[in-house]
Amino acid sequence: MAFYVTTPIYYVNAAPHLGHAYSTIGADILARHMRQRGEDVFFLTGTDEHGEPVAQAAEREGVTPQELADRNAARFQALMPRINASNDFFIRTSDPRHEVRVQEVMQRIHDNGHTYKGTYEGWYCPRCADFKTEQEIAEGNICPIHRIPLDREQEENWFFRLSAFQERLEALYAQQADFVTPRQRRNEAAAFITGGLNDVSLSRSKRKLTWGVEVPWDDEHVFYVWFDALLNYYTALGFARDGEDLTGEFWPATYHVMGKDILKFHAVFWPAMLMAADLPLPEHLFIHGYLLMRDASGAESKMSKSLGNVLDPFEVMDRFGADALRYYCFREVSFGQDGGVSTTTFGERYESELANDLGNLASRTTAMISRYRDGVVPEVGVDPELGEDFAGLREEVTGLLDRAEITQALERIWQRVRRLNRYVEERAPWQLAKDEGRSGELDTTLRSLAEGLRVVGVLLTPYIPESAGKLLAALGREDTALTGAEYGAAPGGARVDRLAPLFPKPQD
RNA sequence: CGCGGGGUGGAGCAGCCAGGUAGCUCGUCGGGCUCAUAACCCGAAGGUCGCAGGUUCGAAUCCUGCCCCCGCUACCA
Repeated sequence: MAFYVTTPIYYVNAAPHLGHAYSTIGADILARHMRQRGEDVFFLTGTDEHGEPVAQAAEREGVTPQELADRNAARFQALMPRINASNDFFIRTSDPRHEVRVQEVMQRIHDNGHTYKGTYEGWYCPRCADFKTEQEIAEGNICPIHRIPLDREQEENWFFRLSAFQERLEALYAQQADFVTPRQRRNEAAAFITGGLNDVSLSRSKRKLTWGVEVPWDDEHVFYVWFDALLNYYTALGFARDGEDLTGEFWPATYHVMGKDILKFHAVFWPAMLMAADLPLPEHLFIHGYLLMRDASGAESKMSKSLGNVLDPFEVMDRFGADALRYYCFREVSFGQDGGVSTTTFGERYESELANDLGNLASRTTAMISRYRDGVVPEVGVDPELGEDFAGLREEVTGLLDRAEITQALERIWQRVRRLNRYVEERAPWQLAKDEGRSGELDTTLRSLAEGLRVVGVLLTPYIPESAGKLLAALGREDTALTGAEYGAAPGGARVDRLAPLFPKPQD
């Protein structure tokens, strides 16, 4: 089956930060998991490069918008290998191939009669050369940046008949309960639609903005950046692989993953646009929350570097590796909800869970197999008692990840990590090793430990690919196919290597 | 104003949709073990589940009202 997952495309006007990494890693975990299941996966990420802010920033710096976009897009491209994202393509909306396809789709929307020329009216700041939204306007109708009075201005724009899709959108939400998850976000979107939809402007006059995709039926206008941006999910499939069009294979998308700040555009505008263009709708949108920084008192706030407790993803990765960041983000905060993150809780989870629970389990297991059985997993049957606690695990994880419940699935896996540590205590292999007569019990114990650890390693592969790979290699079973995530699925007899600490503790 | 989400032992959360001895992780205290990255395991203390009513044999779970927190209420991406 085809599985197509996307991240939002990141706006090149800002530097990559934790939020970008978070969305991307979330989508990456789903992509890697589906590959393990043998699905045909396509994972897309990229950058959104058009629009006013980029044009202005470029002007300030005395470069062309394209130059600025090139420079900043490179930073996002560099982020991907850094966090171990396995994206199949990186789209940039300034790519001419994207622009051509945007024009094709938008032309179809135009031809289908869903556009019209209208007048956009709003508060305009002459210094910003931009309209201000209701929320942006400071008290007394002044520009929040320049502190000067705003002008009421009008502009001729092309409009999209969003209002015409109200009923079809309502039907979509009524019929497809899992179009948007989690439920709160679905309700939010549905309520917005029920509240009545206004048409939206889809173009900007070139007199004010030229950095965009030209409207094919009116060369005085470029598309409002959101219309251009949303279409990336569709257009990318047309040129991601040279000489091949993947649209038929992968459209519609299975999952669009994004933060709650862009819910409305994806949950309302986007399906309406696709309807207007007679294109199939994505199956699911998964909306995640914010990672909030906590100060020393535990109060949550948005990033504030002066508090000195900001979790810098790059610093974390430099010191602890990408896996540690990947694990922490999805362990600490339930995917789909807001939650606090801090260097303090990162350190606690790294040490107690990654180093002590999992890393140490791997160390003691491989060490005992080396010491007591010369590094070979005994070729005996696995302990059925431990099997009971692993029964149904793979199905459980699979079911949860089908719904993008990444944190919950991780919790299920971690329960077994703990179970394995308990198992070691229960069997006390070091005692068994002292008694020749209990050699069979020791065989079963070591074999079962290795097998349980292997299953955990396979299941953790999407989360911590590097460490899970090292673990499985040390266990002599590198196959990561999900069919193998079944306790007892692999035979004994594997050659086991001693393992350097998977998650070494910092010495300082 | 309207809509939506939330208020559970010191901290962070699960349970609530399909009512029936309040669960997990961290922290604290006590104990065990020595294979292991001074890691691991066991036990204990600690909550009348925001407040007040109601339904029920029985409510954290359903209903009503109230209090507090957060999000959304449209064209910055």
